[in-house]
Amino acid sequence: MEEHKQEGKITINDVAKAAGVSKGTVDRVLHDRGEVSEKSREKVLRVIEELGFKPNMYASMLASRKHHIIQCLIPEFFTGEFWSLTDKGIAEAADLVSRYGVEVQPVRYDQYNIESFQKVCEDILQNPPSGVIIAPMFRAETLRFVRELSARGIPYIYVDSKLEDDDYFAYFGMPMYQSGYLCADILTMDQDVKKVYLVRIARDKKGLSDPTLTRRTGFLDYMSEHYPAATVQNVIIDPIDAGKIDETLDEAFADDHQKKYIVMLNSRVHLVASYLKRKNITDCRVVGFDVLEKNVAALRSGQVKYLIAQHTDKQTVAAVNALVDWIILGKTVAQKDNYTQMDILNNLNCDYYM
Amino acid sequence: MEEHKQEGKITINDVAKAAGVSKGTVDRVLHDRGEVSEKSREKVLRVIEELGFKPNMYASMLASRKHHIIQCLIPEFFTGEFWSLTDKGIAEAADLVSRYGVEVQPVRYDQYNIESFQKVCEDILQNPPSGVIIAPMFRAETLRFVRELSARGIPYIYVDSKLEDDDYFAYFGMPMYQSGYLCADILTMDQDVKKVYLVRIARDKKGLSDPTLTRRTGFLDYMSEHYPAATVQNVIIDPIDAGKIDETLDEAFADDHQKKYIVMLNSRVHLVASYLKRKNITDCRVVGFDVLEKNVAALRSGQVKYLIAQHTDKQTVAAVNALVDWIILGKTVAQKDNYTQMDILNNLNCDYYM
DNA sequence: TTGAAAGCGCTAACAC
DNA sequence: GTGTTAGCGCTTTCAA
Repeated sequence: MEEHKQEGKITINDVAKAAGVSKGTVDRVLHDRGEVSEKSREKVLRVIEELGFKPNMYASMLASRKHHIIQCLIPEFFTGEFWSLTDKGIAEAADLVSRYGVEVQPVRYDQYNIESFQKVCEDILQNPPSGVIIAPMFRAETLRFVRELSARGIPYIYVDSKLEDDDYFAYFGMPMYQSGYLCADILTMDQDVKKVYLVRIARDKKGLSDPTLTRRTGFLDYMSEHYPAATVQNVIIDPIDAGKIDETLDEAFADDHQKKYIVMLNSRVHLVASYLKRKNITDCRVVGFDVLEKNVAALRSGQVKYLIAQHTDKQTVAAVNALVDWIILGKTVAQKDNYTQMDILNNLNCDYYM
Repeated sequence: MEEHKQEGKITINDVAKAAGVSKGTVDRVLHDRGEVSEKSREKVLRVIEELGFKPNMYASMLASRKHHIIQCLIPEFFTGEFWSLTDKGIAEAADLVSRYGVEVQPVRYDQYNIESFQKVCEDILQNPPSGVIIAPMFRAETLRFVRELSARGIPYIYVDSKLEDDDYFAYFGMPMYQSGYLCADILTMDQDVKKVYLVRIARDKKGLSDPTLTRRTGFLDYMSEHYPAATVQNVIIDPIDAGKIDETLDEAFADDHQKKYIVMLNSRVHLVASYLKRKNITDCRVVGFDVLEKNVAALRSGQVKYLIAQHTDKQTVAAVNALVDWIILGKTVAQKDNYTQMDILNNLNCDYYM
């Protein structure tokens, strides 16, 4: 392995000399630390421009010997659930940016308990990190929290879904409406569809925002545009009780002896899959979301035909990188809203996504 | 934005003190530079282990002030062609790793001229970089070249396709056979397919490996497994001459008044698309590969139904990162063969891939 | 408001 | 073989 000496790089000394000041002064203008006369400031800035001076990040990091912490607020989860992918992304990002002396910490809260969320927010504000990544679940509380972050100049990034404030540094997530629209297209696939089962989860917790609402709108819009005659039947199941699920679905499908088109717009399509497996029902086309292990297993074994996936882990990595670029290098993100791709997975290509 | 002082990090000085040697010696064992007694060596190694010493990469890079060059050998191309995506990946990677003082250089050759390839290989060996990324087009020549790299201890990574040597540091590319298999599945999509048109490009250059051969095998295997009664008709077109293409395809489709299933296994499906557009033929299902701008345009305007894409740019970035991890941090790649995902694009999700 | 100077942790040349 | 030392380019006192 060959090495090459770095040739004639412009240093802070060159700038200082050319501007007729000391490097202390150059450093001050570099970091906007004030205590510099407007005259010196302008001169230094001009020289920097002229010489094309780029600070050496290694030297800078070495001398300042500070490190940064980025905290990621996500819901607690069990292994294999939706959020475990985000968690994987956090770990990956942590590893990637450790070389910059940046630490990435997951901070978990109970998504069904608002107090637990308030608690972690307080903790974070107590000892504030250099940046925050947040998957918003509680609207009002989150807004209150990010307002506080803004006030302190701490950049924050939304992932998964975003709220209607304007101060966020960036957003990384799926285009929700379009994902529902796409889902309907994949489900119907030019076929002669008369009826679609839209399986949903009972949600009675209030204060929770329903991230799939927009997606559902997209789905229904597609259906009414392309299959105005088809009926969409909502089926509400209770994720806790498998016996109950069987009952509910049995009932829903009771009089239907045609090929069934079934869709779930959250990550739990594996619930339907396991019902179909138990009942040995094969004449149907099932589409769902997200690459949970159970979902992919259902893809492999045929109960689910397609999954639409958003690769939460990559989103998280991208979010962390954006934050690091900003914190360390001062680079702003190319675009604020980063709608990530929607991957279409079936049993033939899913292996290569794992 | 808050900053945190780095607390009690173990430095090379601590190690030196604990081992009862000077930091010069520690540095020597750290870099296997010899000139150290076996006794000191062992002691230092043990102390490093015990204290959990991790060299500070910033200090190291600053002091050694060397920078690394990674060269990427890819074919020349016109804007919008397949290789331009790889080129984009190179630029992206270059930007990403510039913070480590690593430079990424594209090196282009004429893929239809073996001498031009030999020339750049020689040039590279003349002034060897720290690592090489190579998209192999000429089998024998490439093998000769990488053997030389191996001999000099320069790591190289294959992208796009790989050859049958064993010394490569890693491979990043699509699983070719599976991509053909998947393609057939997407093309037929449970429908009642009697006949498929496999459009191919005339290739008379010898010495060139045909990267789509394996893909074609996968495609044909799927067809004979799932549609044994269907016929696959090869249609060879000449990419240079649009008039000739029209003629050839007119002839091929002359007596066929059914819905047509058409596939191309390389990146040129836009050629078929523009024919269909010119002739205003709509009753067909067309599937192709790779997200060239022209292909995506055809997706949007409906001539092409699906594209299977491999995101060459991401592969390149991953390859460069793997090389940097090895060169700078000594981290080996997690797995040697990295089969990247096969994205399924249609007109509804393609925007989010651009 | 500014300059001088002492590091940051590591590398590499040089002297012993 | 080994220790010593002068940097690498930047940050951050501290004194002026």
